[in-house]
Amino acid sequence: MANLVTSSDHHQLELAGNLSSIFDTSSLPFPYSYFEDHSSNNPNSFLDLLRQDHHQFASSSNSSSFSFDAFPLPNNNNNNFFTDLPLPQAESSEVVNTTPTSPNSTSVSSSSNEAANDNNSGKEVTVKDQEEGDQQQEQKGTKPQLKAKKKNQKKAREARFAFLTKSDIDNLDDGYRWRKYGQKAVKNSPYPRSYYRCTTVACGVKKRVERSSDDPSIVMTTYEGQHTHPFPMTPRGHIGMLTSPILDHGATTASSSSFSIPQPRYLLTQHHQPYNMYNNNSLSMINRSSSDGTFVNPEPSSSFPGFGYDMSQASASTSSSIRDHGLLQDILPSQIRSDTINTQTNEENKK
DNA sequence: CGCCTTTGACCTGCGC
DNA sequence: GCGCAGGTCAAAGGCG
Repeated sequence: MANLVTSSDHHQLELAGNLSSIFDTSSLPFPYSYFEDHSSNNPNSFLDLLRQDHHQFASSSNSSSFSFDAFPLPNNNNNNFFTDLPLPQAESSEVVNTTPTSPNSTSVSSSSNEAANDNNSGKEVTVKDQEEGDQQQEQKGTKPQLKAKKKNQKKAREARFAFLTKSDIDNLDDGYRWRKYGQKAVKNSPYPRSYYRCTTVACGVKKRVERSSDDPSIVMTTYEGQHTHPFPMTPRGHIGMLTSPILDHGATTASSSSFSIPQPRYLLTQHHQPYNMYNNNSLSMINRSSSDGTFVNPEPSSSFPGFGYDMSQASASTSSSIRDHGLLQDILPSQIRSDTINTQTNEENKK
């Protein structure tokens, strides 16, 4: 589909609001927004974007590879990456990514004029969820084991990372290999939700993909868990990921044991910057470092969310004493994180 | 033949 | 307890 929906700020807000309901908000303590246009019909867009971002990364001096440092900063005032979101339930510490987007070359069709809001074309809305994150003991279960695990899931759910993407393609290529293991009709939505699992043995990462009932051109993808293996295990069909300059860069600037993390490419691309859906600045996460328009990660050791393999941990210089907070650790500064954790702990104590 | 998708059945949690 | 909805399993079939 070549047509992009022009979204006003107001529209964005609505979208975000819907997101909360769409994404089982009870399990999404950290929804933040992000919006990206993949209307190019190119299933490889992520990878393309990744390549495009290469220079961005290359210019990053941070040795911990993918971090927010790589984030481009649009020239407008909405430079908060995370802001508070009205939460449906106190249980979660939801945060909204509200960094504005910039015009995207891949979303040409988005009639950049519509992007009258300049930076609003090609938006992506992401929702971040982080909970306890008992990542590792996933999978490998007999049925009884699975059931037992499910019981625990309620209390210690996998870290989740969700986002909205404008695309015709449901299963966006993020570099990992996924096996579809289920599909379900979603209530109040004409579009089914698909369930995928990472095909790598012992990697229990899952992702759910569904289309927004409000805007069919929007694909909502929710990742759950962290990859326990380097990325990508097996390039699928295209682009030799392991030899990509990006990875080379990551490996050389960080450490030889490092590898690049895929998904966040959405977030990293200068063409798909997060859109500031809320102007609530109470939880600003990323500060503009200077007029050069780059973000500075408040926590330099942070790596990109989610996608398993925490680069900072992989680094020999990283203290092993740092508590692993999963995705949360990757995204939130320690301050906010501790707040969140306290909140979670309190919640748990109540139970 | 291996990998993947499809799809109906089953399980579980939750609200009433 | 019942019904609903979400999530998962696993057999069957397709495809390269």
